[in-house]
Amino acid sequence: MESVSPASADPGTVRPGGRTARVRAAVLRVAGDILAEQGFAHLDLADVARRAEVGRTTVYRRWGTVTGLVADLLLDMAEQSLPRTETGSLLGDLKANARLVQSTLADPRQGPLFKAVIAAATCEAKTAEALHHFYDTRVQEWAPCVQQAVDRGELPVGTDAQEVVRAVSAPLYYRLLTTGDPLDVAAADQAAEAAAAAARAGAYVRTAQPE
Amino acid sequence: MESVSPASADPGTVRPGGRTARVRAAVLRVAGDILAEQGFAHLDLADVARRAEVGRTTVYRRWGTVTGLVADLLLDMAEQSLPRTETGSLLGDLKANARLVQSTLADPRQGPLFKAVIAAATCEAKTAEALHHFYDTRVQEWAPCVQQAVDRGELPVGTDAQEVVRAVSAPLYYRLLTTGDPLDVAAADQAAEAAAAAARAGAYVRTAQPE
DNA sequence: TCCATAAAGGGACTCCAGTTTCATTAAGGG
DNA sequence: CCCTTAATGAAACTGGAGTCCCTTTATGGA
Repeated sequence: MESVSPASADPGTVRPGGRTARVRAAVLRVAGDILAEQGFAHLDLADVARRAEVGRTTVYRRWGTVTGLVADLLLDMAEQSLPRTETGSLLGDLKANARLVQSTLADPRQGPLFKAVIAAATCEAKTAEALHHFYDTRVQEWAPCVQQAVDRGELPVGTDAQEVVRAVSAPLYYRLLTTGDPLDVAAADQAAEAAAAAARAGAYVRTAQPE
Repeated sequence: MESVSPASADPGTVRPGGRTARVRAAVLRVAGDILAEQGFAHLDLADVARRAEVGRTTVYRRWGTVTGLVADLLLDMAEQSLPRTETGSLLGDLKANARLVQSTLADPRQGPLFKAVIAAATCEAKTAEALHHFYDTRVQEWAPCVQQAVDRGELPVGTDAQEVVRAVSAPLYYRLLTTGDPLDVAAADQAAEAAAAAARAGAYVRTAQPE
């Protein structure tokens, strides 16, 4: 029996202040830099430790694997989610959302970073869970816009608000990942208009579930 | 001066028959297996060579890097693209397309494989180009369905046929990558209906370009 | 059928990511 | 302010990915 403490939790959780927090911040910043500059395939923990000026041992102990590090980075990103804006109309709100997504994905640092975290999430369940949480947060932030449109009578009763919000982002991410075309404001507006039109036509009305 | 031959092309191009073809087939099959089973992060050339029962040297010489191997795999996948079906109506055609995409992405082997090649494409320009070519091929195969709908008067003149086809796939890929939700037939039908509704509303009419 | 050589393959070598062990530092409760 | 110990960090070690050099195989034209 080595200790009385009951299977002490992950390192960094008992004394999270001071140095521990500084190490985490430095490591996550460097990890984001490497992902944005060189992509997921070029991220390795030894390199992160070097560039962050932190002990290799620390990085391996606290994050263990590349995908584990990205999962923690995603938790950090989810905490910095911006509040939505409101314009008073469905199309205005959806366009505001679309332009926010578009400007993020078109940004020289953020765009490659998002590509990289999506790539990492395809490689491990825990990282995928962190990515899902990140997008759940974003979708739930914007869903009330759509619900308000339903309440105003702009959209059919029973419209799935979250699905409409996802419908705005989907074509922008699809373009980011599968084509080389630039993501411009026109693409954002088109995505918002298409989602609004489809929602008005009732395409996102929840289908009745058998109990 | 070592040889008269002018900077002989990539290995495998002068004698592509027989053994060379068998090696390529074995390597690509194993690469697909590993990507589907373990994801992009676990693909390494030495392991591929072992499982394909092929010399390590050969794999490194012909493909060089993991992303290079995936790029070749994508070329191979693009050659096996299926012809579209035609049902006579826009919604029928789009649903047929959506269900084909959905069943592919929901397949226990194909789904993870597509995730993995998308991940690989985020890591290198050449691989990204191969992925873009793959999706260009698919989109061009299905675009005529939409053009026929324009010709029949179902959709506004000037509708961007390729953009409509992409609008069908986009929500399915977005769900595959950013949520844990299952990709069922209902999701496919919803994607097709939403794209059709948005197209009817004129959301995909090409905007006039200043000359 | 035979031959020139394109392409595959075997084996030794290097280098570095990832692990382990133990010493050092500083967080945070008293 | 001090002391316990959580957490970091330095150094030695290991295994295997990736490279190099040279031999063997078999393609495809003559």
